Amino acid sequence: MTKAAVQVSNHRRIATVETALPPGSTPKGARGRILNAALRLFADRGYGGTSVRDICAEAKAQATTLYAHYPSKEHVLAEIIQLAHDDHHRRLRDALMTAQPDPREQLVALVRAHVLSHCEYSMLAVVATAELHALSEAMAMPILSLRAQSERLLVDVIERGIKQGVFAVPDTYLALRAIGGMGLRVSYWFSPDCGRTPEQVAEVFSEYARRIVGVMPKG
Amino acid sequence: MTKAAVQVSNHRRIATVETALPPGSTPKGARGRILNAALRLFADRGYGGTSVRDICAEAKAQATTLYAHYPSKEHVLAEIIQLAHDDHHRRLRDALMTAQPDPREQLVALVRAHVLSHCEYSMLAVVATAELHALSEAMAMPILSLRAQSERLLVDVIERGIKQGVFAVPDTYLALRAIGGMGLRVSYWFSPDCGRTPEQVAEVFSEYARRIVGVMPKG
DNA sequence: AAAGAACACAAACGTTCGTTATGATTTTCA
DNA sequence: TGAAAATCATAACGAACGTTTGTGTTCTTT
Repeated sequence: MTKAAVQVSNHRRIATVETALPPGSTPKGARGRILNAALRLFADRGYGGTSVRDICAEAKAQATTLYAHYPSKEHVLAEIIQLAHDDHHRRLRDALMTAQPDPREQLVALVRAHVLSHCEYSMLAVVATAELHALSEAMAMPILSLRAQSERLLVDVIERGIKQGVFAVPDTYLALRAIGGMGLRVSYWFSPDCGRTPEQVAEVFSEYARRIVGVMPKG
Repeated sequence: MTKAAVQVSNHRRIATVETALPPGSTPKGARGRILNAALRLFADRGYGGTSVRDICAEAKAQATTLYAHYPSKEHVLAEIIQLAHDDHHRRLRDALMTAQPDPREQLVALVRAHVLSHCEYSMLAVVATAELHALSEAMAMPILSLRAQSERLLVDVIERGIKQGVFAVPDTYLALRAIGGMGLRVSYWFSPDCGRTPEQVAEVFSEYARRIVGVMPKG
């Protein structure tokens, strides 16, 4: 029998409340507290549903302190999303570079890194995907180009797998969307209480990704 | 070779701008115009980023006309999300009832209906999934229970497939999340200009779902 | 001890928010 | 035709919004 599914039925956008910014990426002092507070509130209520006063109250700072570190509320969101995409892209590249040159191994490495990132920093992932539209086009542009690079990594692996005859995919673009999409959604439902560790989710999802591209199950 | 991927690189939350409410579900008169306008704006800017005046301007109605039909802005969102879930759930049930009793056929039918719904009414789907958290817990409750029923439909099919030995899934809950998640994301990237018809996307994604649960490719 | 950065605190700016009130005008339908 | 419902038009309410200014206070580093 499979494991029981523990799913709390609340209407929160995100299941977990634990992790926030990656430790190395947190500025110290009030700026770091503001960044973390904004991340928590943006993840929970969305950018439009969070006021500057809310952020500073959560950060135990004065309402005007935010403007000592950021020119505007939008710049806070921009820094969070940029940071999220930087970290995500770095993990994908690291995974790809330490993997065996076999496309099957590279696919597993990419999906593992993708899923782990969305488990461990789910708030970051939710804000990065769900609140990007709140950014002006000028501020969203560099982030979109980085996102396109990340997608390119997966597309390249799929296309090489097809060329080598180890993958059988009816539509490369739709495989990208399917694999990417099921990983993106992880950040919404995953929590430490869901009965699975991030590693277990990554393991199972990378197996699902192998199946999507037509690689036969290992066992 | 696979088809070229046509992906416009803008920072809009949703790719399409065409379809709005299902024709049968649109009230007539100003109420219907307001509901459609709210749907469009909520999909594009989010609930918190849309004002009542924006909605009524888009609906070519007076700013106060909204309150002749709804007690509050939140009730407009609630009606949209309720309507979205009702329509989605009905399509899932219809698909399940007209499918062969084989779990493999039922899985394909469910995923097809799921994907088609998210292609044809992508605005509705985006608002229903991305803006539910803006609803108070009391108003979100009935919607959450309906959503749980919809998920139950897929879980039951997967479990029956496992019991009959036609599916091989390492984790039922994670299969639900993977299949459901890749379908949910369709509403964000699909557009009539993406080079694929909704039927083609549904066809390919139902094949991917078959593969996830361990059914061998048809060909 | 001096200097400069970081932060707290308070007051206020102009704007927009969701919402209500009142009254005239149009449309719908029996 | 007449009554009832829907819509328009205008004004306004208090509250909250993002943001600015200015003045103190605390901390870090030299």
